[in-house]
Amino acid sequence: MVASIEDVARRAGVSIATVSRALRGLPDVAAATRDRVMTAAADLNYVASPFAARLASGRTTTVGLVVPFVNRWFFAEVISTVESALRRAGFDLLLYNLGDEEGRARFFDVMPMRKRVDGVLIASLVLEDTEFEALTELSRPVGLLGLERHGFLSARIDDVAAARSAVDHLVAQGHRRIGLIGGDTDDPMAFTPPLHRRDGYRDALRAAGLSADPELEQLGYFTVEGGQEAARRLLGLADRPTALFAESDEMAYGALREIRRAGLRVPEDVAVIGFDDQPLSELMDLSTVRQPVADQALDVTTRLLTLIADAADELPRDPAVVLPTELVVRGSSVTSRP
Amino acid sequence: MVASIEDVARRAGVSIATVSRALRGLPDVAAATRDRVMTAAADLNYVASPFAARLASGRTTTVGLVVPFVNRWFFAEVISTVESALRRAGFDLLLYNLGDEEGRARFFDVMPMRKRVDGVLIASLVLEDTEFEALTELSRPVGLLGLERHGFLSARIDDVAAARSAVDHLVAQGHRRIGLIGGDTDDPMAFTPPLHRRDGYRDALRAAGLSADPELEQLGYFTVEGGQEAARRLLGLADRPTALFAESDEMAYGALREIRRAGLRVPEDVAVIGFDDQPLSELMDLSTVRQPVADQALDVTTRLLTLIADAADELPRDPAVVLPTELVVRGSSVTSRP
DNA sequence: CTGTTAGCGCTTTCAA
DNA sequence: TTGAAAGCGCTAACAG
Repeated sequence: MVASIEDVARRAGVSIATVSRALRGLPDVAAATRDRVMTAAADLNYVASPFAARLASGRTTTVGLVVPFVNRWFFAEVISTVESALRRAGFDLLLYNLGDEEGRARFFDVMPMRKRVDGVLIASLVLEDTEFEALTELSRPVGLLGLERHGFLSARIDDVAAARSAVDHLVAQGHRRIGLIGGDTDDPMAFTPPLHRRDGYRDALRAAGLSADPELEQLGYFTVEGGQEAARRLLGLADRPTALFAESDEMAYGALREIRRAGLRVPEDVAVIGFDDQPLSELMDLSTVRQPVADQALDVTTRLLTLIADAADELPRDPAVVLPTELVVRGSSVTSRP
Repeated sequence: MVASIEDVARRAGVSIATVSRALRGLPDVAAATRDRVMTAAADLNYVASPFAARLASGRTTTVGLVVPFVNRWFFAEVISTVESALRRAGFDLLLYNLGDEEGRARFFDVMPMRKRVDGVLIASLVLEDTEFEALTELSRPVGLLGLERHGFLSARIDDVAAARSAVDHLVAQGHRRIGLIGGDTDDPMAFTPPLHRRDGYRDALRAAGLSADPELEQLGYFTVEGGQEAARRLLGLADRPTALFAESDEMAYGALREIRRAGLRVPEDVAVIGFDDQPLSELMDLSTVRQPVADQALDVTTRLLTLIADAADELPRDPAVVLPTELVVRGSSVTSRP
């Protein structure tokens, strides 16, 4: 019923080897022959069986994308970008969502990507050494998104510097007591931002001659609700902070909500700055640090595909790319905009 | 380097056929033999090549999931749920994101799923007849999510009734002038909700003896920003509505924002109700209609897998499942809660 | 219960 | 520039 390469060969009056060559655009096929093959294939509505091709060639034309969540803005953006880049290159996307701690353990234990991908993309996961090893054992190029490691392709932002720029900005507005709403750095599902953004926060305080205060660092778990609860705790402190830095816009939304609920004004009573610059943030007039998510995803995907295409077993000279972030100052952190 | 079925056979002292049977859990394998095979496979860290298996068996153990967007709550939830259900069943997920009109056209033209999936899941797309045909030509079971069509497996909610329940609720609160913030029913990337939810809105008005007013129906494009702009237009009407029904929570968020911006109170001056019950909505104290997204996704995925497993070429007797929705009344639509 | 063998539908030498 | 033929690593009869 569905045409196979033999049907095409018969119809075009050539061998199956020639059909294969012609359809894949290989050189050394006479133009006239190629035309006949193309026509025959079109007539029969033929597409090659990917599995037969993969078995014969050893190439899978498939990339595995591993994410810890799909339901967060950053990761949804990554999935969307990677999917379209792969599709454009004729690659399939195999999506692996870790979900929870158990799912993560199972994933690295079973390694369901074995024998089915030409390359792997890992989005913003803090990986342990054993997990890096498991990845390495795949003997396939691996691209890291949002983190960096020697010996791997990667695209990321400088989370430390970006966070620091946010807090520097608050300091420049005269704030001396600045709260942090962050992620759990001990979370087994840990992804990379919480560690680095907290470091950037602490760096900025130190540089401003401000002492760190554990009370000022509250967990918001990267959710709106968590951000709101963290803000509630911060606003309840005896010596209330006058500014809050949230490690994600979503947590900042929760903070904005809580501040309003408490009858306080933004930014007069409490200034707020987030991280990401999701589309919603402009609407919320939220100051934030913009990170180029699609750019990072596209960058590492493109380089991974190049590596795969070249069948290179060596990394390029500059495997680690760091993309710039941008401080976006809006009404939540300054009264009169510059 | 990586073990093949022959290596396992040799190590276990059996034929490759026996290895194949033992590892797949087929009957008629002696327990002792099975054990030896399992041990040998484990020792060699063997996994079968999926491509060889697929080529030989004709089964792909892969399901294609087609979504119009990944970056919206509903679809992210769907992807996440489907992915884990498939993984659990040992299936791979091939994700297809249509993205835009061009991507959609290309998709149905090229049909990149051909020869690579055992079944297809379509999420909330309004499909044209030609597109249904293209799907049918795959000769694979198709599950619809969020819509229904004769001859297809489906899981959905009753969007008309659900929307109507929301508007009925507003009517019951005494509202007589109720605005609609909806999606574009003429959008070529149309997904199903806009049509049905608008119908439910109109039904409710009619049932209440209220006349439809085109001015009261504004497009919010299913985004927060679009919702805000639609609300701005509605609040600017000479005869301002006292209540708004948004076809999604996200548009409702935009409306809430605009109402506040206009210095009006919710719900005293303008009541608001959304649709979906995203997690954020509870935090926003937004009344809404809860729809069970994960349940719908799980339901249709499970039934699709059954259909695939049974190699059934007939649909079950009740292919179309409709899941219940629930009116969730919060502070945005009533002053004192019941 | 187990082994033998013929494919599955391609890609890739190797010859011509 | 083209064709013949040998696999790729499995599954699925079929025999025993």
